[in-house]
Amino acid sequence: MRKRRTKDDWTDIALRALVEGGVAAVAVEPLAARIGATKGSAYWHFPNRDALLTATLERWEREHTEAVIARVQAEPTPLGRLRRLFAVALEDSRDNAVELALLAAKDDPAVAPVLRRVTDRRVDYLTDLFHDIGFPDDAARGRAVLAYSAYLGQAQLLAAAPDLVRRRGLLDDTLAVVTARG
Amino acid sequence: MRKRRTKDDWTDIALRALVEGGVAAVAVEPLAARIGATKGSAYWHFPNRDALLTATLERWEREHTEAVIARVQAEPTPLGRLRRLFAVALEDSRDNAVELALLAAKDDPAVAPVLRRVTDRRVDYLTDLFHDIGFPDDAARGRAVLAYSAYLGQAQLLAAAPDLVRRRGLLDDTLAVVTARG
DNA sequence: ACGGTTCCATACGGGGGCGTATGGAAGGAG
DNA sequence: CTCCTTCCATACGCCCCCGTATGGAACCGT
Repeated sequence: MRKRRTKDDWTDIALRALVEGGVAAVAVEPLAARIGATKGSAYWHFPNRDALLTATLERWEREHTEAVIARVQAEPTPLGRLRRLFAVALEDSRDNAVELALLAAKDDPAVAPVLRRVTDRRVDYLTDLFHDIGFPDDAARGRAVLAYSAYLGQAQLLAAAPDLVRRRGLLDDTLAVVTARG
Repeated sequence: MRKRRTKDDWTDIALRALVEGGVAAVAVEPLAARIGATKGSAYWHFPNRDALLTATLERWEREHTEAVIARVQAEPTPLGRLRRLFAVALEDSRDNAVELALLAAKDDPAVAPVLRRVTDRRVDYLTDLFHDIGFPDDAARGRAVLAYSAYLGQAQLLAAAPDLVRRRGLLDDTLAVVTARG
């Protein structure tokens, strides 16, 4: 077994802990126990717990946010992209958990900027999508916020009361409603 | 100044702390300091920290969930009630904060049952509303979940990125979209 | 006013997470 | 092989929160 760990080894388990237990679970000592090491390693790679958390969040942001958008861009039509976006976003419960963890810790100074960037990026992308679908600039942004709200809310419900949101046709319903002309 | 405190005094500040700092902020010692007492008082009124938290949540559930619904029922038309519900729900940032705190701590055994009951109650009420508006039973429930998702999402955004959701006409937009016939 | 009950302050031990210091092991360069 | 750098284990002190024990103050009935 390898003895030495890298920064990435640490952000790896930190991310896993984040998914499972939220921001509070990104704690040096429990993580060290889990990775089969001691704090000594962590505090060599990172100056403190906050730096570890920040590195973890930034890595997630770098690797996942754009990945989803890239995957969605494969779809030929804007409406298809929107549909795929919702499907992909709500299916990947791992990614979802990070999102909810960030929302839950939005006041943490390490979390706020990441959350802000990710939110802006996603709403912007949705705005483009609605624009391409045919909504004028202003309405497109409104729909984007609405759609993103619906996504966030469904993600929450999915975690808190799964039976409510696991209904046949909810995805199609949501899409139909969100893209309906005024 | 009064020296002796009641159970309600404790759940009062516990609720205030919950609003400001989430479930984790409902901690005996900080609360005691804040109320100008010591742990001794808390541990006389409650067997442990969990009991205090539970009492706080149940009190909030008792006093606020139904209050909102009662207030909304004053509106004459179902559509008016729906509109008022959204307006009231999103304006009361205090109540909103509790909601988000519960969502953020949904895995806490003291929180889960309350969250579940509140969610069910609200979705049920929304279902009735959509039914009264004219949607058949099945569609009404779908719209209720959708509307509640939109509310949750907007509450999140309101806390995380207020400028995005503070747009003129978003409320009307949301209502129009959510009540649109398929 | 006095005796019992209700309430609470103080003091203590425990656990868990943070951060520091220090000695030493593992790996690479020569 | 040797030396130097990189990495990490151990041990320590600190803070914060939980929960318990105990003596005593405040309140109430009579």
